Amino acid sequence: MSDKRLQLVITAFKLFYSKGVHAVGINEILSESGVAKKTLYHHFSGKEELVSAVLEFRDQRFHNWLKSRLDQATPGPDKVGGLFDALDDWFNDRVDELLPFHGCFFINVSAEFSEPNNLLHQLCCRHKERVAQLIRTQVETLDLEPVEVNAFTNALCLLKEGAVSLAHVQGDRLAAIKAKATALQLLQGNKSVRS
Amino acid sequence: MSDKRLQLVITAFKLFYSKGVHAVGINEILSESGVAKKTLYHHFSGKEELVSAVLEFRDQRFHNWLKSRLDQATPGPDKVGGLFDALDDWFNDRVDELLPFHGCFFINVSAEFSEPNNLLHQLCCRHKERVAQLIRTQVETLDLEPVEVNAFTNALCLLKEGAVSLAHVQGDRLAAIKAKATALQLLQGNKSVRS
DNA sequence: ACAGGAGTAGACCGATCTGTCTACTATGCG
DNA sequence: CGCATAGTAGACAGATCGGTCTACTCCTGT
Repeated sequence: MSDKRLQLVITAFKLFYSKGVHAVGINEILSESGVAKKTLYHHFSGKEELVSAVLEFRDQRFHNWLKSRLDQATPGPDKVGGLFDALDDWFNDRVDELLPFHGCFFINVSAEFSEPNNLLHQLCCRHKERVAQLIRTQVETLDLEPVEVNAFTNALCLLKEGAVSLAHVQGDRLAAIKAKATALQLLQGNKSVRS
Repeated sequence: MSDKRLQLVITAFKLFYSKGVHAVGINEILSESGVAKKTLYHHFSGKEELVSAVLEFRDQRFHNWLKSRLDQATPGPDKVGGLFDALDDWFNDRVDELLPFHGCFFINVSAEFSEPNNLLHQLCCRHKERVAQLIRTQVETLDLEPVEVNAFTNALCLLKEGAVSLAHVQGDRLAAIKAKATALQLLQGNKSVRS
């Protein structure tokens, strides 16, 4: 990846994430990044392709961050707690590499490009699927019954997305903690059923 | 409320909801609604005030719909099931008055006006609080212990928002059903602890 | 009768948008 | 050397944006 290209993507993400895609013009990205307009259109065919590159950039950054956080947790229920502890750090701006919290970038972009067959919307969908897969692999270390693996993964994804929404729309800085409590309660219930 | 004013609000909502606020211009709303520009600026000081009125409109419509659906359910666990059955109908376009599903309008607007001190963002926040209060009153009919009322209300709100996100971003038409199963499982766990 | 409020149609304004283009520079490679 | 590549600065084009304004019509209440 070219130096200028990366610079554009990073600057564009920062602006898109805090103001929204439609609210940020090409010229603002250019002046903020100090890159010439011709260079932008050399690397990208247009704004949509830039947004697409920004989505891929954030997808990688976020995925890598979450994966490393989950890898740190010891296998077992701590994986579940670790997921929501990570979210808690994110919501409360304790993760520099994710930038100050403004909700989930992919939910935000989906809101602006709402049609399901829109390319950008589909990229957002794929990100969510990748993260869900990451969570699924954690749940699989929990020695639940196969049917419960599916159900509990679904529950964790629901609670995670719910927490993101609460934290962003309502500014509920405790959203991740609440979700954690609920998730652990569910896990407890799952175990007691089995024993 | 004047006839033309209502017409503007309804048309604006339809367009904002399916395309996003920034993506829809004043002129599109005017030509779609067949109202003159001067009339719009007679009723509203500007676009922001129109958006604000649209938010209030949707808040009332949504709140009334959900309340009537919850009132229909028989008191007890059926209230919880009824909540997610209502969401399921919404997600799958079986509720005409809510228009075809494009996620939660308030989450979408929050994404476009991301700063917490933005007026429109705050209106979205208030809507969520109103709905949360509605859910809380249902939970209070469940004869749980006081501490559990809070926790279970939080859990239901998290699952509800999570289901909305899954349904919109990932197009998961079963999101409400999954959330319902999780909620009932939680409720079951709560009861078994108490008995 | 008539004043004023609500409405229409649409020209117009300045700003801003995405995207193109010209002219020029620096660098690295065969 | 010669030439393509990546870059800068910025004028420019055409469209669209939110918002103002003029000129006119219709209706209603005093």
